[in-house]
Amino acid sequence: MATNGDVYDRNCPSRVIANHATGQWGSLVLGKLLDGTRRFSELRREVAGVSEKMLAQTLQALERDGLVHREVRPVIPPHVDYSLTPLGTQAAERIRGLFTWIEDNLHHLKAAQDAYDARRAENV
Amino acid sequence: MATNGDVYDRNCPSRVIANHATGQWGSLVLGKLLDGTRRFSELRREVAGVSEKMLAQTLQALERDGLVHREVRPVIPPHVDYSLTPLGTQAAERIRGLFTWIEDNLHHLKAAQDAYDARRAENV
DNA sequence: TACGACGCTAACTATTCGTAAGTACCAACC
DNA sequence: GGTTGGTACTTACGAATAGTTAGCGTCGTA
Repeated sequence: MATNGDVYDRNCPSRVIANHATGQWGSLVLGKLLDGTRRFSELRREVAGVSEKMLAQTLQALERDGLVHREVRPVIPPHVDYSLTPLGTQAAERIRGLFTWIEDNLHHLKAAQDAYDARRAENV
Repeated sequence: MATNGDVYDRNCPSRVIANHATGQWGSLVLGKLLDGTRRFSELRREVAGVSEKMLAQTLQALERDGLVHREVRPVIPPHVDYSLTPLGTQAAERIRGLFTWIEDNLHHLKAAQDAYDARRAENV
C-alpha cells in the first residue's frame, strides 16, 4: 500500500503542496476559481493586491500540482483561461470553507484582537 | 446588520487573519494543537523545520487573533502551554481537513507533477 | 503614430525569513 | 563551585523571498 504524506515532516512533498495551497496567493486564487473559469487579467483584478509576477508564479505552481488547468485561446489579444481540475475543486472547497468561516466570524476575531491590545496597553 | 469580511479586499482585516491562519507556520501550529495542548518546545519539535523566532511570532499572532490560548505555568524550569480557543478549534478543523485531503491524495498530486514535468521536458 | 490590452519575463529593490547567538532562571552533575 | 543543560523567548545579521518597475510582441483603436 502507498505510504501517505505527512505535512509535519519537513521533507515530505505534501509540505510543498500544502504551502502552495495555503500560501497567501495560492489560497485566494483557488477560492476565486471555485466561482468559475477566469482569465489571467481577471484574476489580477479580482485578487486585489497580487502582482503579475506572483500571480504567474502562483498559477504555475498550482498547475504543476494538478490543481489548476491552463488553456490558451489563440485570439487577438491572446487570452489564457484558468480553471480548477477535479482535484483542484476538492482542495478549493476546503479553502473556501475556511475563508467563509473567517468572514462570518470576523466580529469575534476583531473583538479578540481588541481585548488582546487592551490587555497589553494596561501592562505597560 | 454587521458587514461581513471579504478576504478578496486587500484592506479588509479578514485578509490579515486569513494570512495568519493559512500561513506556513500558522496552519501547521493550528493543526497540531487540534491534537491537544502543547508546550513551546514540544511544538518546536513536532512542527519540523520551524525556528524559535518564527514559532514565537506565529503564536503571538494567533493569540492576538483569539485562536490560541497561552498559559504560563510557574514551575522550574518555566513551562508555557498553548491550546486552541473554541474559535481556534473551528478554524483548525478546517485547516486539518485540507491537510488530511492533501495527505490522502498525495499520489494523485505527485502524478500530476510528474506528468507536468514530462510535458515540459519534451518541449525543450 | 501613438496608445492600450494581453500574458507573461527579467532586473532591481524592499521586506521577510532563517540562523545563530544572547538572556535569565535554576537544577543537577563533576 | 563551576559547568552543563533545559525552558521560553529576543535580538542581530546574512540569505531568501516577495514586490516594483520596465520591457516584449502582436494587434485594434484613435
